[in-house]
Amino acid sequence: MLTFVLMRSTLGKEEKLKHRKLIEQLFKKGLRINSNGMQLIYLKIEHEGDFPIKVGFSVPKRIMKLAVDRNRLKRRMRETYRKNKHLFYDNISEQYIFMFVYKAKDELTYLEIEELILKIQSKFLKKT
RNA sequence: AAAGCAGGGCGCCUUAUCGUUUCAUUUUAUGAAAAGGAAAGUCCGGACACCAAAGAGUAGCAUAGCGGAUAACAUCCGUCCAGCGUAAGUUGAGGACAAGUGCAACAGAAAGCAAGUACAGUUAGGCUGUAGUGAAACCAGGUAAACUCUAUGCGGUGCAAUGUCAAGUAUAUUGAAAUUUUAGAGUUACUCGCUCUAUUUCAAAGGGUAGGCAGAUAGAACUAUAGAGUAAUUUAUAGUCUAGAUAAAUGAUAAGGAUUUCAAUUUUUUGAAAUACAGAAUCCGGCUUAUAGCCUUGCUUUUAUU
RNA sequence: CGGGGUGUAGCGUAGCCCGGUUAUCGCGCCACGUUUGGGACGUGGAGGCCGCAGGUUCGAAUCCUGCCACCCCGA
Repeated sequence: MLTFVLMRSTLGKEEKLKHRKLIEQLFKKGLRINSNGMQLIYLKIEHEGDFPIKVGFSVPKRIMKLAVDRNRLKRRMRETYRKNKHLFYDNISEQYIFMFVYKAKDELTYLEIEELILKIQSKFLKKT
């Protein structure tokens, strides 16, 4: 049953990174992978959850001033992750926490963001 | 028809697939609901909560024709006056300088303790009028978005308030000195009062979370009809349930349509581009600011026609 | 969510409380002098919508109101 849930492209509440403490730890100790326009911060840690990865998304206020633009970008990032998360899940065995940080200065389209995430995914696999 | 003035409304739509949050049923699927006119700025006014360290006075702040509406307001409505406009309209912190104090560049004899130019009228003294400078000139001068005075209102802090559950641990301990009934500390911008302690002062050492739930979504609510009132608004009846997230929920893809602009074609097609401002965070009433495009009501002026 | 502060020449500042002729000072810039040439020094000069828009006033950088940008503080 669990594998069935894992295979579906969902992104529920349990899969999101919510704990303030975990997030603080992530920013302090986490390792970083850069691609031009996006950064992935990740940390191997045992969190009490059913899913292998807890994930969060962030768009700094310095890049996008309006809340509408920030929300839109976060939604696009979440959507691309949702569709491609099986690529991560298929290749790891331990628990991780992720944070995707938006770094590009302009507003990217859905396809551009997807490209960036795929790039980061391949880099991530090489490192681990 | 053109130009203009004032007001109201809408804020791209439909379908399919994959997803997000809440609620309900039942059980892991199905159904229902899911951002705005400004959700924004946080500029006012409330609701609500806590604080006797919350009381009283002063200070401070705000408002300012008159009357009304309202839970309340700096909001709204009516009306008077003044400015602007041919007009429809629009703008106005619009009380008091006959309580006191201050200020007034340049120009001017003189800007407030006073002093006094030229000309004209009349018999002299004197009085009256005019001229010139300036924003303002013997007149109870001007100026209060100058101090101030008058009237009215305002206790403070804010949902990160507050309550509760779980975990953890402190209302303490040690040493030294001083005083016996007035002494110290704390509190608000200040004063009085108030609170704490029989002990007070000094020194040493030691301790901490920010998780869950409630608050938190049915309300000064919305819609319709009728009545009262010039109007803001209000009364009655009937109906409706209309976001509740917390690193923070509404998205992605595809197809079709709608509107506008531009180009081509020449009279209805084709192609391209655009569809604004912008995202709820305790909740309401306003104000201010941003806003593609469209719809609509009333009125004014000018010209033409009947 | 709440509170506070600052915007003046390319840069850093004074003036704002208490309104008044052409807005202050330093560094930098330009020209001339000095020097064989440069630096330093001396003399002269340019450069400002006083963050933006309204209002009060005869007159506003200054007073009042509304916006904009930046910075800081509080659980």
